[in-house]
Amino acid sequence: MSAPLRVLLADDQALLRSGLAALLRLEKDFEVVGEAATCAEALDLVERERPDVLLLDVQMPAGMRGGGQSGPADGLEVAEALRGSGVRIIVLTTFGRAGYLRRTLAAGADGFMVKDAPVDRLVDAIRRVHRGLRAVDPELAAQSLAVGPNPLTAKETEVLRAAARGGTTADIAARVFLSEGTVRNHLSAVIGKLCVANRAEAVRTATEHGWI
Amino acid sequence: MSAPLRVLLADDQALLRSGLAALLRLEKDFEVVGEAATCAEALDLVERERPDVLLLDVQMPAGMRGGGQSGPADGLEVAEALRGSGVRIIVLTTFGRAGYLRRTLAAGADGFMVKDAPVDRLVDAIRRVHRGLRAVDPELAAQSLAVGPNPLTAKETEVLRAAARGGTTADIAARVFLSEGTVRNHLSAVIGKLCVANRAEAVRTATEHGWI
DNA sequence: GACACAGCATGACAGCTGTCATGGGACCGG
DNA sequence: CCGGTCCCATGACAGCTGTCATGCTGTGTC
Repeated sequence: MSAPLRVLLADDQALLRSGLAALLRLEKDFEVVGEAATCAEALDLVERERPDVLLLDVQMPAGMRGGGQSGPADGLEVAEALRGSGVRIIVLTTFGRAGYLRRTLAAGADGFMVKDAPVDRLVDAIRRVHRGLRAVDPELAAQSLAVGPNPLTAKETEVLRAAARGGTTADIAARVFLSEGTVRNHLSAVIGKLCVANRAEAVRTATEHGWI
Repeated sequence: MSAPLRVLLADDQALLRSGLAALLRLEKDFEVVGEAATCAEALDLVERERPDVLLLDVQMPAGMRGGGQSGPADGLEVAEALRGSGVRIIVLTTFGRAGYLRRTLAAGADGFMVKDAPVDRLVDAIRRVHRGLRAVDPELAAQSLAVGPNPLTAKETEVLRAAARGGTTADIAARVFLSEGTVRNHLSAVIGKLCVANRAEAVRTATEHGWI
């Protein structure tokens, strides 16, 4: 008999977390070694428990660690921080946003699943990832290829992200240390690339694609 | 020995749905009589199974029913459609938006829970609701009172909702059959009431409060 | 009826936003 | 080195947006 496959859950929705734990315990070779509700908690528990596989939600509050230093603010940053630690990571998300997939794989995760996938597929993914394979939701992979990569330049992305926080052009310019004219120009480029009518729609479209 | 408490689950996230089902089956007096992934499916299953309690997600795709007529498009509309049917309803939601609570109770639901509440509290809520009591997440209830009711008039809400779909003022005016000037005026009133700088922020704020 | 009041509709005006033309700097292949 | 290309920065201009003053309608009160 082989050693159990040790799984750690990290998701801020308590209901999903405990539900998933109950489901995974039904698999005889799985052992759920912990549940984390925040990014900081996830890192702590990984350190302490050294799980084989970490199931990680993208949208998750940062939480606080002992040191007081500012830790990761979402699941992708947690994955980034754990790169090279040997822990296999599957990123879970509510939204099948194509851009997330790209960023997730770039962050060093091994799997990517949406929350409306059936449980069997998640269980499969956990086993695959544990064997050193990758596990990507096929539907999402196709969508990701269809949408293509982020068409925005670094500066455009930065300005758009600042614009997403709201406020007038002057506010945005102050945040990114640019002149108002330059901010408007970058936003104009974004609006053109995204084929939308104004900055508000640009923010929405980019968010939907996971580009900001 | 009393009859089991028959529960129906409606949520588009398969993982949460089956996880929750597994958890509720652990309660000996509960029986999970079905799972629905869309609004239409939820109505069908309620008709067929006549559950005691329906757990209903707010964000849920409409789905298609036999008749072809356009059915409810979100959980709140499902609750509305089931008003007076005798089925007790608990609305579940990811976001603790105060406005949702108000609309939920107005739609005739008996309980309101956020998805990051612990399972015990949900189980409690199901039992309470089955006994004919109400079950509202206390934290959210407090927040709801603090935020207050929707300050927008009917027309303002309608225009803002049209504005949320994006596009220029002319587009919005065409959607709500008003002149551009009138649209701008309503939006100006909304912007004033919500203490924000422009229509984009107004849309965001109103959405966060569940007012549109 | 007279009145106050709230919501709705409209157009004029000032200011903010998106577009464009222009120019500077970094990088690459020839 | 040079031309080509890409990204970044800037200011002028036209058009869209938010504000305001004004008037209309329906409702409830006296």
